[in-house]
Amino acid sequence: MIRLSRLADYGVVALTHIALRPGRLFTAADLAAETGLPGATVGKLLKQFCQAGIVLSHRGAKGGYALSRPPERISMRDIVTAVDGPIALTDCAGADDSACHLETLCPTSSAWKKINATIAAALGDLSLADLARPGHNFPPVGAPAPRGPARGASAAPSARNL
Amino acid sequence: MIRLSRLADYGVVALTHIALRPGRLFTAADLAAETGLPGATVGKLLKQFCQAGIVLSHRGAKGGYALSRPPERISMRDIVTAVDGPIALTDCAGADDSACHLETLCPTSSAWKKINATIAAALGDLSLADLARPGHNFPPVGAPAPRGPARGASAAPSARNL
DNA sequence: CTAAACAGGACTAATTCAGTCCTATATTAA
DNA sequence: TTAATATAGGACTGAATTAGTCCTGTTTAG
Repeated sequence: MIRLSRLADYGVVALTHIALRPGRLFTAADLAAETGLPGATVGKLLKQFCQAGIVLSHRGAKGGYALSRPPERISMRDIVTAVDGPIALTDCAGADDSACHLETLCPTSSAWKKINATIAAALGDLSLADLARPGHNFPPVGAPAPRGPARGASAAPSARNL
Repeated sequence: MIRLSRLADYGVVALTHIALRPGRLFTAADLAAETGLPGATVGKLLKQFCQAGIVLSHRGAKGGYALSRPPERISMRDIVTAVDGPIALTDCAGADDSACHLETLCPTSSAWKKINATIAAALGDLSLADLARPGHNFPPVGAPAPRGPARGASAAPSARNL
C-alpha cells in the first residue's frame, strides 16, 4: 500500500506535541519521554527538522528545540518532506535524469506528475495547527478513532502503513 | 518518502500495455516479455488483478487475461488498491479497531483521514485510458521525461519511490 | 572548567518487499 | 480420453530498505 514512513508519522506526533505547548523549549529526551517515542529516534528527527528549518535548536546546557514559526505556517508537506524527502510516488515522475528501460517513451510519467502534485497539495493545505485542533476543522466522521500501531500484536510502536 | 510499491508501478505498466491493445488475450508470459517486467511477478500481479475484478482470466490452453471493462472505467485507485491494499497513509486512520498507545486520544487521526481521502480521490479520478493517452489529458510539462528506475546505477528494474 | 545538550556521522538489526518455485485445477485440441 | 497449455494459489527465499543505536565532536550555561 502507499505508505508514509514511520519516521514521518513520529515526526507529526512530536511536532504536534510541541505545538500544543507554545513557548516551551524541549530537549530531545524530554520530548521522547512525553510522547512515548524512542529517544534516539526523536533526536534524529529533530535534527532533520532543524535542517529543514521547521524547528530552531539551542545548543548547550538549557538548550533544546522550539518551532521556528507558528504552527499555522508549518504544513504536513513540510514535515513529510523533511523526513522522507521529496514527495514523488515513482522515481520516473519525481527524478530528473532517470532513463527508463521499460518503454522507450513512458506514457504514464505525466500522469504520475499530476498525482504527485495532487498529493503534495493535499499535504501542503494541512497545517500543524490544524492537527493540533482537529475538532475545529475536521469533525469526527465516526467514532473518535484512537491512534496507534495496529499491525501485529506488538505493544511497542510499530509499523504504520499508508 | 511516500512511496508506491514497485509492484503497483509494474501493475500500471502491465495494464497500460493491455489497454493499448484491445481485444487481445495476453498470457502472463507474453505480457512479461513485451513489457520487460519479470515473468513470475507479472503472473502474480495478474492474479491479483483478476481477484480484484480488473481483468478476466481464461484458463487452459489458449487462455490468458483481458481487461474486464473499458480502460475508461479502471482507475488508478482500482489498480493501486488491488496490489497494495486499501489506501491509508497511517494505520490508525485507515484501520478500524486499532488502539493507540502514544496518546490517549489522538488529535491527528481525523486529519489523516482527510488526507487519505484526498489521495484516494486523486487516484480515483485518473483512469487507465488517461494513462494510455497522456498527450490528450496531461500535456508534457517540461521535457518528456523518460520513465524508469533512477535509484543507483542498476540496469535492471529497480526500486521506485513515492 | 564542567556539565548539559545539540550536530553529525557510522553502524547494526529488524522488517518488509520483490521475486521464484511448486502443486493443483481448468480448458482446448488432437 | 489424453496431452499440452495456462491460470490459481500458496510457500519460500533473498535482497533491499528502514528503523534504531551508538559514538565523537561542538556549543553554551553556570
